[in-house]
Amino acid sequence: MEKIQSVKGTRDFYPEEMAVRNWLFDGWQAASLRNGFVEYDSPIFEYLQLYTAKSGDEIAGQLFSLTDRGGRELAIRPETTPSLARMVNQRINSLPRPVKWFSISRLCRAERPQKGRLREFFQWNTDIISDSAYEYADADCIYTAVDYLRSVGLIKDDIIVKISSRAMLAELLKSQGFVDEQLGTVYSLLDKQPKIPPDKFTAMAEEQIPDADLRERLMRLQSVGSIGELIEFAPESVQKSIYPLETLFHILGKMGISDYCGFDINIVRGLAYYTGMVFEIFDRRSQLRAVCGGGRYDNLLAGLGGPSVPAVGFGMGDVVLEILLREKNLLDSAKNHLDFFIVYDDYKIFEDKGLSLVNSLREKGFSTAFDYRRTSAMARQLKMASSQAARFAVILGQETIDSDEITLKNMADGSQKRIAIKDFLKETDKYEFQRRPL
RNA sequence: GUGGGAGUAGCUCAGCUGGUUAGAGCACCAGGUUGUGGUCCUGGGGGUCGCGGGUUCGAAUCCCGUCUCUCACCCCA
Repeated sequence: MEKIQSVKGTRDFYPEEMAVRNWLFDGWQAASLRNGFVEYDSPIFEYLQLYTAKSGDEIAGQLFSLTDRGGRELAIRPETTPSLARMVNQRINSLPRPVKWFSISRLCRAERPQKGRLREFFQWNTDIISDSAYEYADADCIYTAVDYLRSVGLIKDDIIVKISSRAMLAELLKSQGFVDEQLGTVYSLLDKQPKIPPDKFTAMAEEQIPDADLRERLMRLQSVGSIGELIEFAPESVQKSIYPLETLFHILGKMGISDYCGFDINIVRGLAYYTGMVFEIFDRRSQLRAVCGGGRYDNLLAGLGGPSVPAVGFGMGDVVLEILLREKNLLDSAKNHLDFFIVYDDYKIFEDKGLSLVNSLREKGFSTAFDYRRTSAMARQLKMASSQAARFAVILGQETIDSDEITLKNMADGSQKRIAIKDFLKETDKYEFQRRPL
């Protein structure tokens, strides 16, 4: 029998990797909740049409689809937003606004895997559906993403939120003489520019925009590096569409995260459904893909047969994020730990006093383990405690057990003390690493 | 879909101008240690050298095919 390996672009989560994944998810969930989002989930497969309706038939080649026994064309979800739109549409008249929902979902895309990009991955999605396109919602959305990244130790020197606006960009380009049919071409040029060398970009621009004068205007646009410069640069007709962006930056400043944010005209994002503000978050130094991307899509619900309702949201994948956090050595706390390891030199004493202690600690929610072999040397047992990353060893020895005392050893610094079992159990109520209260 | 790189122990890799029984470090198991872990020392288990074919007295090593992984391009929700 041939050995069967895991499928291309998928990952096995051994306990070590699972600890990292759970730690990421915990952080995502905590950030969502403290920013006022509530959690939802959708099925792992949907009708294929849910994805082709908005993105066209080409999308079908990039996702895993199947036909069920009833002849239904289905697809494993490659993203969450269409499902969200479907769910919200179904209850649009009974949901209190704003709808602030988040989800952590497992997604699959039939792509060629490469660095930061797999065929199965997880994505944290948050979406806000409000009554009108308030800049407060845009800001709250960006703030939530930054809030999470900040909470895991990424500082303003590590990451940058690059912000722009589709609506503003369209107005700006038109004011420079571009016509509607050219916008798509220019979007893709702007998107590519930071990723390719200047001479290659020039060649590409010459090919796609034959008019030298237009090309010159596009080059000048790209020198606009801040919202202030943009206001100065843009003609009167565009000012009105800059105003929401200007307001957004003002709000982000008041929320205390302007150090993380900057205007960037090269941010357009690929997906067609964005209508207003768009943003992406990058590591300032590395060549990694965007850690997070999102924006405003005011007609997404309408595209699926619902009402026209303004919405803003973002997605953050686990793959690039993990690479980034690993580069910055910020995954130290994402490890499996044991709270207590009980060590004994005589199994009779362990059975007499130790097993009930195990029960007491576990009842309190502490992870607790011990050696099954009965006759192991204490050195061995402490070795086990170390390899299981126990915070404390509880030593039950003949020297102390007659007076109902144990020796509590802090495995991190080696310090230890004698303490009565009764007092030890009382003391554990104060331990802050107690993670699963009953 | 296009192009580059790589497949040898669980992991990272050495060995490759063909030549004893295929190696190291890490990890794992055990001993050194009958009240104290992480270090150190000793020993052990673990490999059809991705798979198939060819050349040869002899192939991990050379040739052909094939599969897989990986990186980049395309695309990127």
